[in-house]
Amino acid sequence: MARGKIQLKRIENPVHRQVTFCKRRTGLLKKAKELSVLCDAEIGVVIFSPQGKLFELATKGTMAGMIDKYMKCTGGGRGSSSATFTAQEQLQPPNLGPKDETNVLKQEIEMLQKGIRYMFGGGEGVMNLEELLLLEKHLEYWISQIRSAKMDLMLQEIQILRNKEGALKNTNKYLLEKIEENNNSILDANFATVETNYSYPLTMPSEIFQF
Amino acid sequence: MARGKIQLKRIENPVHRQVTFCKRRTGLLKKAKELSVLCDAEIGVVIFSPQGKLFELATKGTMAGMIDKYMKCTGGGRGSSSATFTAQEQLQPPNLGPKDETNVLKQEIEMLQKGIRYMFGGGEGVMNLEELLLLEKHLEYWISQIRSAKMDLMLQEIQILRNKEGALKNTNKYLLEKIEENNNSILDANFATVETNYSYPLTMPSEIFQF
DNA sequence: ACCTATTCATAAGA
DNA sequence: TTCTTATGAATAGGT
Repeated sequence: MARGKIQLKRIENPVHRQVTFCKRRTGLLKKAKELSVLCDAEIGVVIFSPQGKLFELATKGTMAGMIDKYMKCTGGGRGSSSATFTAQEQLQPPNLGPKDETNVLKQEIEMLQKGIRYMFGGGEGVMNLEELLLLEKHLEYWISQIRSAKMDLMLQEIQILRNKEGALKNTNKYLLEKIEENNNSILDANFATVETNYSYPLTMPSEIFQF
Repeated sequence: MARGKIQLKRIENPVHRQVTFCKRRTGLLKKAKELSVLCDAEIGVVIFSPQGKLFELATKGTMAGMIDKYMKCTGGGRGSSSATFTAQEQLQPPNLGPKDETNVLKQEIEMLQKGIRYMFGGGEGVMNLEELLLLEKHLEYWISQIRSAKMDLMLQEIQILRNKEGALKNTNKYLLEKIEENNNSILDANFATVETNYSYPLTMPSEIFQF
């Protein structure tokens, strides 16, 4: 495109090709970013070099999020566990329930992203008092919900560990009996002794409580 | 890029924005195709318009294939594309460059979005104990930061109100004196009386403390 | 990596 | 929407 036109075909000279790849890759990603900013579009670009090296760009959120959204949009199955979330994102359905929900989610994400910028952006995205109060309220609600969910999981975990403990104790007991029997046999046969001071060595420590 | 430079910010005029979106979208996809052909690269582009309409390009094979390849490349082992964030999230890198910072932000958003799905999605995006603990930690940190910022703003607000109060009191005092003078004049002239029990009615209530 | 001549992309207007 | 065109951007080839 400068100092001479080029043909729209694979560049055979490997050095040329590599240089062009680097330049145009940069240009392409720049263009993508510009389009996203100028027109408020969400864009994902994935580039694999001939050697298989990956270059990527996601202008809003993450590539994973984009892929989810794409999946939902094309009706592609459950490629990702979070694919169901974006299922609501695209369609502007006639029934207003889901749409409102989507809007709520969008606002939520927007607020959180602003919050993130505020936290990490060194005072870039300044929030006012009202916004901070709202965010605080939301986060507190979240935390309460998360604590509740966490407690459920921990209680579940505890129950599992208790069950395991019971099973292991039984196994232990059984094994001790076996050893006792063995010792007796050996004792009968050879007049030798064996230590039997085990006291449940197979019980697992409950490391879950470190959290 | 023609007939005048443009700013790298969202185009506010909707018509302009739409036109530019159309043009630049075409241009971007063209560039992507060119890069793919010239340099033998595999490229995927996904564009969501602000209205949520999808435009896509996959230069070799299908977009689904690209996504699979992308997943493998990013080591997105488990079912969810966002499953990998926990591993990297824990590490608090001592000095994070701009690139790292971006990644941190992306991961943060990803986690929060997953959290939102968890909160509002009716148990769709299930989080495990590890993720919940991490999310809780983050949210607690956030809340502490937000409280701190909120306190700053409130103290600022209080100071402003105090200043106002001072000014109003002075005004009040001045007005009372004036009225007193007036009363005296009237008293002198007509032998009538006027109530003067005002006690600073102009002071503002500090409604800020309702928060 | 950096430099330009040149081609390409596109903003504004019709 | 599409076409035109002046102009800013991207970049091919070279250093």
